[in-house]
Amino acid sequence: MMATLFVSQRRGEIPRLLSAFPDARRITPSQARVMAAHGDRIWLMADHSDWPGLTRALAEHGAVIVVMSLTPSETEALRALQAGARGYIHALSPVELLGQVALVTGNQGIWVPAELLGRVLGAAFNSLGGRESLPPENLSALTERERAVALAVAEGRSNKEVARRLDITERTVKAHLGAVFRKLGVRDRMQLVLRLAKQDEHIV
Amino acid sequence: MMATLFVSQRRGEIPRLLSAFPDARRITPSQARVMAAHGDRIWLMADHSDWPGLTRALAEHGAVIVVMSLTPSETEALRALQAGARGYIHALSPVELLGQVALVTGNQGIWVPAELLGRVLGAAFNSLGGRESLPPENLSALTERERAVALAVAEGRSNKEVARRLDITERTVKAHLGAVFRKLGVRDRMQLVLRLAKQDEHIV
DNA sequence: AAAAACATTGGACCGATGGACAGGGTGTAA
DNA sequence: TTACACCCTGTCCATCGGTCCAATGTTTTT
Repeated sequence: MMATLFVSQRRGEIPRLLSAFPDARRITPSQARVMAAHGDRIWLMADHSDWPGLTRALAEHGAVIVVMSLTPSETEALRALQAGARGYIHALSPVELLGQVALVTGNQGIWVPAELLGRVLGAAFNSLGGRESLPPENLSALTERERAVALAVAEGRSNKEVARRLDITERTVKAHLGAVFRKLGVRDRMQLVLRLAKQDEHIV
Repeated sequence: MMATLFVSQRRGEIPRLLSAFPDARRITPSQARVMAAHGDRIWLMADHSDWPGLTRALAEHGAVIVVMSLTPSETEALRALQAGARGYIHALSPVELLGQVALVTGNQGIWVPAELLGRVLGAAFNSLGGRESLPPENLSALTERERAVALAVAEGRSNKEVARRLDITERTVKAHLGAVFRKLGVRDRMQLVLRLAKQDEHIV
């Protein structure tokens, strides 16, 4: 598992990917829809009409997706990221850059070309008007893992999602979560969220 | 060179950083301004007024900056990134996550908590002319019963409890709740709670 | 060295949850 | 009257959540 796949309709550009990732395979968009697996590293060419839809579908399966375009733009970058892609780069980027992008995106990071990033952030900034959120708190009684699980759950993540994020089984998430409930004296995740949200207001 | 520095006014939370980066040192914001070096990995607590200015100054010196906050928000995240930070995280994040963030940001990657990323991208997308996306709803779109159910659920009540309170069957609660999910564009009660908790001016 | 705490996973159980599919009853607007 | 929105209920079913029964290996404390 954790295959490296290159999704493209046309046949070109494989040698570049292969030199960076020797065990990569090329597949078509339609093939990708059925063989997407959790943890796969997918390099998806934005060369067909429904690449955002495909990106979204694959992202929901837990694949790490980098969209490649021959004509990068900030709107296309946003479309890619919003569809769940973790990276967006020029299709003809040098091999060493591809490796760096793989490293970044493979570790929950976002990769966007620096020149696009500025514009994207500027656009985002103009259309946001401020609000608070998340919990600090009495998490000091918890262990490292328990705290990690508690914070993720407090963000609304499901057990499955938390398991993916921490790279452990769902069973282990349940174990930690049970300990969290016991230590904080709450019954379920719902009460946990409310507890953390409440304590949030007093501290700031 | 390439020192790992922890910038904070207060003295706390160093052990966490140290366990992730044994050779890290803690310095004050004023100290940071003079000893910033190109390539330094700086973890900057957003616990003093001018952290954006400091971030900007250090970024211009070529430092890799991750802003840490006890109360993360999308606006603060944007402020951090616009100031030149490459990462923005919860200050109480688990050690392994810190390592991941260091890896990502040290390789030209961007690191933002996934839940903030979604909102940031949504905002950016709208302001760039991309049509449609996330519902900015409040509870006014709901019917009387739907709103009653939504508010009860937002207090942490189970479907059974809500049913008792409103004197209807649990099945009906589910029906209303399903309508609430659909209208507000959330997938489950957990997301509903978080949504209402963030903008609870409408509640009462 | 022994004891305790921690992280991880397995299996099993069962209630809670949410969607799909299908209705009835009421009122009001076209 | 017809249409429509709202409110209420039912069954079925797949999944999620939380707890109970474990077990193994590591780290820390005593």
